[in-house]
Amino acid sequence: MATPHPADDDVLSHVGYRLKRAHAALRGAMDKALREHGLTVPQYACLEVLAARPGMSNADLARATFVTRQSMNVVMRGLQTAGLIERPDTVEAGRARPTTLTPEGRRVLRAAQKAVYAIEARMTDAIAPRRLAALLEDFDRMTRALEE
Amino acid sequence: MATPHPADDDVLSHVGYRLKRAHAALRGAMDKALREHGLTVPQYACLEVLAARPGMSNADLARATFVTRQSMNVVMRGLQTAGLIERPDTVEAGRARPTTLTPEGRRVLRAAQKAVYAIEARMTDAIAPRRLAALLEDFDRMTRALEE
DNA sequence: TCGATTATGTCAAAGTCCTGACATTGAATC
DNA sequence: GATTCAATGTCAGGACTTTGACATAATCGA
Repeated sequence: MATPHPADDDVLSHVGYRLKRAHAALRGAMDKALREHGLTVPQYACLEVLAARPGMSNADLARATFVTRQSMNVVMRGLQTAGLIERPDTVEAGRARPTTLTPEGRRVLRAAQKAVYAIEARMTDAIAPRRLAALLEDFDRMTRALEE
Repeated sequence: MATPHPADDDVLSHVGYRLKRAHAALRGAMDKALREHGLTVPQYACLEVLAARPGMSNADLARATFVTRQSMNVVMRGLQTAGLIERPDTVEAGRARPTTLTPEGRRVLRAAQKAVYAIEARMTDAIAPRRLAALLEDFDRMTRALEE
């Protein structure tokens, strides 16, 4: 794209635009890296969260990965068919079925993490170390400001 | 989601996760606000870019809004049907058809901008003014690090 | 205790977006 | 000038995501 006269009041310089652009770049890099491991970004996110918090339900995972329950349902069916996660067909109480990683799921996740963490390192290496904490905090501030 | 024991080495504290979360919050807020104006986020982005840089082609707009040409094609057909943009059926040279906003398109955009800019103000108000510039720069640094 | 509210899992339909492919056009190279 | 090369617009197919809806189950309050 041609950017002849970037002005400060231009949309292209707004926070939202920059945020969107950074996210698009991250998403693109992750898409490409994860494809080699046979995973989509939502699938990877699901495995990652599940490794940190075993036993989460479908609705829990949906909230944690910022998609709807319906979307997560599709994601989980794919992961279950691939044998990377498992959840009981029935549960003693309630409807929520706790999900856990299979050994194969842990194996695939470990391999994918190498690729993804390398991408994240490229991001953090671009930021001055003493600014990183402030950056993370700003992310949270923005998120909170938008949620309330 | 329950976050019982947030640890520093947890995925949920990684830059990528925070970035994704902030983007999801922004996207959600914009979705909700733009629905009242009959626009989707990609449609709004298209109008916004077009207002700043009239005469852009479909491929130009796709790059500027981080979607594929195919997706932008669909977006533009919707906007054209709604009478918000226009582009010549034929062009003197080349294939690229320069697109411009219609008066109605400008009207809708102005109304939508009020809502969107209010959202963006909520974000920027949450950031210490002297840190805002550094934040924007960090966004760009991350984007560049991921692109190369 | 019982009704209302809330939360969960799932189905269906629609919309959105992407990958892959192709024809057309302009530019670059020889 | 002819031939590659890159870029554009578009079609087709599939994958992903969402909105809307419904039945089930836990929780809360009167």
